[in-house]
Amino acid sequence: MPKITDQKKDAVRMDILNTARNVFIQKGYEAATMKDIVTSSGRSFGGVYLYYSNKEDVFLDLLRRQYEDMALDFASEKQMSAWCRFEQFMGEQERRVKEVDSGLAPCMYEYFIVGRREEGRRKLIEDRYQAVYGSIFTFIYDGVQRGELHPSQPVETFVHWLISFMDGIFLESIINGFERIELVKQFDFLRTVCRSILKPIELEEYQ
Amino acid sequence: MPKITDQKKDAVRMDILNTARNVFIQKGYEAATMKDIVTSSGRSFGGVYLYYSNKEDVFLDLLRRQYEDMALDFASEKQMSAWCRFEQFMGEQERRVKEVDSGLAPCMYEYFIVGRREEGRRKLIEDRYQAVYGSIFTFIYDGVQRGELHPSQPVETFVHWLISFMDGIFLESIINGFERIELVKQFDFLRTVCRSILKPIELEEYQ
DNA sequence: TATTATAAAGAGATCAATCTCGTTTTTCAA
DNA sequence: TTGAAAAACGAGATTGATCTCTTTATAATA
Repeated sequence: MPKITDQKKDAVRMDILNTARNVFIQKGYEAATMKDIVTSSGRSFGGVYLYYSNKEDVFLDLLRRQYEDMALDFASEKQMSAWCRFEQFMGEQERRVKEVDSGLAPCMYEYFIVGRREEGRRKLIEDRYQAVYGSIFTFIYDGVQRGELHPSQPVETFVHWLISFMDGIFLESIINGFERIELVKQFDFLRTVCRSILKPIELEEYQ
Repeated sequence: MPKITDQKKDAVRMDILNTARNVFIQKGYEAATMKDIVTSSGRSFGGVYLYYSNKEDVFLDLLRRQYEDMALDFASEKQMSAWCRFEQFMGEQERRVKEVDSGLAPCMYEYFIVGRREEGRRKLIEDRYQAVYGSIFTFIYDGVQRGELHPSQPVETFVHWLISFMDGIFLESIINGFERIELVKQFDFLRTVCRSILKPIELEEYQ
């Protein structure tokens, strides 16, 4: 004779997560406390601890569910040209950076940097890097295979380099704000540089 | 009848700072405690609190004193060509990234990201950005003025962009380790890209 | 409607870190 | 040598966050 349906349980979980998300965004990962999460969710310690056993547990469930923050959905738009996809990707990143304060990315950086020595987090960091690297690499490599891109440098290195730049620009936007660092100009500049490296076919005549 | 000379006081300060530095490097800023600092310095709480009133106070004194970590000494070598100086700068950065684990940089990132909302830290972050931006800009701009560089893009944007990249590569090295991200190749790649943007005079003939 | 298993509540025990303050030690000048 | 002022000590008071555990409420079934 159990008393609550799995659906209901999931609804409670989602409700806790939704308010926890706001807590993390507003206070940051380190500054947020379980008490904040308990209070803002309108529940009790008992109620929340029934679902999550600590702050990290809540945060990891959040991350798992909205992995899209910083992860990349390359599934769609397979039919467009490699360079178009690349431009779309850059636009997407630019948009994400601008809205960085209203997402979990700043908390992720906190979580990864502060916990850089902890085994579990190292694993997560590594997995995330491989996933991001893999999806960007595949998508550019496809463009090369199809003869749409003629990169002047090894794609492997280019991808590592692009990730470094993206991480840097996220970090700078978080701590300095995107106006001070001239985000828009940096992105335009980066697009130009990338084009001159990847050499998309429709532009070769202009070289 | 005071009892201790200012020199002695400074020596004690330095002694505390030296051991505190190791504590921060080994444990990270957030994980380090005053107890760690007290213990590792072979002193008592009373003894340490006579000089510093909390962990942040110790850390800020450390930062102030070894600002060179991440700051840039452009004072020397004014006579060399702009491109040589740039290459030297890049080499210096590459070296710093490789040794990032044995310096305070990881703690700085912790301190800045976790405290991104605190007024005092915001100010520090801003000052640091302006200082770094200013010194890189000046040094490249000088090269342009002297006719040694012919940048194909606005220098302002280039500098913002370079800082983003450097911060990104520091961050990636801290959380992923520099082997995984192919640091050396990234730097070689970056040098090539920068050369094609800054167009140093001795290379124009090869274009 | 009564039963009962489970969910939720929330007071308080526990833990860990900070920092103070009364005591002891040191150092220098007389 | 001694005495007084400052330096250093370190036990313990304070704070704040975590998480448990007992109690209370709820909801499905019989």
